[in-house]
Amino acid sequence: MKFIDNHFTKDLLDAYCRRNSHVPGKMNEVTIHPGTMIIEQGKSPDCVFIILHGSMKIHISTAKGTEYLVAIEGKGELLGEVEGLTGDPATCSVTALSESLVAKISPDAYKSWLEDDHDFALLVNRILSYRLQQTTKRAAVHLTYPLEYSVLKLLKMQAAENSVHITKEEIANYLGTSIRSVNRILKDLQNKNVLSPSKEIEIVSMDNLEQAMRNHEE
Amino acid sequence: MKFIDNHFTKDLLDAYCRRNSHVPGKMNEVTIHPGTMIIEQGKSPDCVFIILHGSMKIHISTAKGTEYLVAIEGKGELLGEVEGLTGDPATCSVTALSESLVAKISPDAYKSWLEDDHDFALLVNRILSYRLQQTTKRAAVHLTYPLEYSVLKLLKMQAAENSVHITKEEIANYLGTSIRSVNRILKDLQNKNVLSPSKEIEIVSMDNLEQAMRNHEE
DNA sequence: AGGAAAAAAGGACATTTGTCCCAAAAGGGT
DNA sequence: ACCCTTTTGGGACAAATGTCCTTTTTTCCT
Repeated sequence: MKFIDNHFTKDLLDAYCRRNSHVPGKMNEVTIHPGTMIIEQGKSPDCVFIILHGSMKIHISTAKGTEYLVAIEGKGELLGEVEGLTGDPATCSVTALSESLVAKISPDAYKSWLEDDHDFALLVNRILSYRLQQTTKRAAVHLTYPLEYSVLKLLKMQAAENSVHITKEEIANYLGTSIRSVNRILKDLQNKNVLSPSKEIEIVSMDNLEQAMRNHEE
Repeated sequence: MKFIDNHFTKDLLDAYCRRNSHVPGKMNEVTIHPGTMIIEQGKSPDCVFIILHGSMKIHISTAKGTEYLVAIEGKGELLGEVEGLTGDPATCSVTALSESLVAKISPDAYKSWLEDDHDFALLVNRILSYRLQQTTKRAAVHLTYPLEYSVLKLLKMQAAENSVHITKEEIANYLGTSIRSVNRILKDLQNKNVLSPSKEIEIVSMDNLEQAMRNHEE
C-alpha cells in the first residue's frame, strides 16, 4: 500500500490492523473532551496518538510561566511520535480544542509498526519533513518581521481554513507576545480598514490585508 | 545493520555502497570551500548531501533582505533531504563555514536508498525528529525570553561544542536581531562579569553565566 | 611607521513591546 | 432593571530593540 498524502486516515489504520492481528489490543479509539490534556510536557506520554477528527493545540509552557502555542493540528495528524520512539519526556503539551476522536497506540505497537511497515516509516518521514519546513519558516518570520505582519499572516491562514475560532489569548501565545500587544495591533488594523470595527475579529477586505502585508516586505 | 546514533558516518555510507552496487555512480565525495553555497533557497537542490566533515550553516533570507541563521550543522548531518524527496524548491540555503567534505547523492539514489533500506528510513526519522524538537524549543525560547537569555544560551552551547568560531553577525542573524543589539548585550555581559572585557568573546566564569540565565527564569 | 580606507563599536533618538493599572463592557443573580 | 462580580480593552509609562550616524579601532598599502 502506498500513501499518497501527508495524512493518516481511518482507512490506513484499519488496513494496518487487519494485516497485523497482534495490534488491535494495543490500539483503541478514544473520545477527548475540549480542554483535556492528552500529552503533558515533561512527562513521558503513555501513547502515540493519531487525530481522527477534531482539533488539538500543541503548546509549550516556559520556565517563566508563559505559554507558547506551537501549532493547531487537525484530522490525520500524529502526536507524540518523537517521544514514543525515544522514550524522552514530551517537549510539548497537547490539549483538545474541540470534541475529538483519537486513536491511541502504545509506544511498543508504534515502534513495531514503524519496524514492520516500510511505507509507514516513509509517511512519518514526510510528515516530519513538512512540519520541520513550516516550523523553520515561521521562526524566521517571527524573528524578522514586526508583530503586525505575523498577525496578518495568521489571520489570513485562519480565513483560508475557517476552522476553529481562535481567541485573542491564543493569538498572543502563538506569537509569543502579550494580549495587550495583540489588542493594540488589532485596533490598528481596524483603523487601517483591514478588520471591521466590531467586537469580533472579522476581515473587511482581503485586498487591504494583503496590501498591509506587502507594506512590510518593502 | 542497526544505527545506534542519530548521525551518519562514513562507515554507514561505505557499507551501503558495498551492498548496493548500483549506487556508487550516483554518489560521490566533494570538497567544499568556505563561503560556497551548496544549496540555494528557492531553487531545487541538485543533490542530497551528507556532511562527512567540516561545518555548514543553514540560513534563510527573508523578503526584507535580512538573513536568519537556522542552524549550524557538522559531521554526520543530512542536508536537502526534504527537497530531495519532494522536489520542492529549497526552504533554506546552505553555505560552508569551513573547508568541508560532503557526500553528494542524487535525488533518485536518495529515494531508492530510502525505499530499499528500512533502517536508513528509520534513521532519517530520528534525525528529523530531533531537529524538530530543537527547532520548536528554540522558537519558544526566542519568543518568550529577552535577547540576553538567548545570547547566554547560545554562548553556553558554543562553549560546550567549542567548534567553529562564530561571528557577531552570525549571532545577530541566529537571534533574528541587529548587530547593534548583540553588541549592547555583550557589553552588558562584560559588565556583569560573564564575559572578559577583551575583544574576543570569551566566558570568564560559567557560574556567572548560569546565574545570569537563572535570573531570567525568575 | 604613517596614513588612508574599511570595519566594528557605540551614542542618540525613534519605534516597538511589556507591565501595571484603571475604565468600560459583559455576564449573573436577585 | 439593578448591582455586583468577572472579563476585556486601553491609557500611561518603563524597558527593550531598531535605525542612523559618528567615533573608534583595525587593516593594509606604501
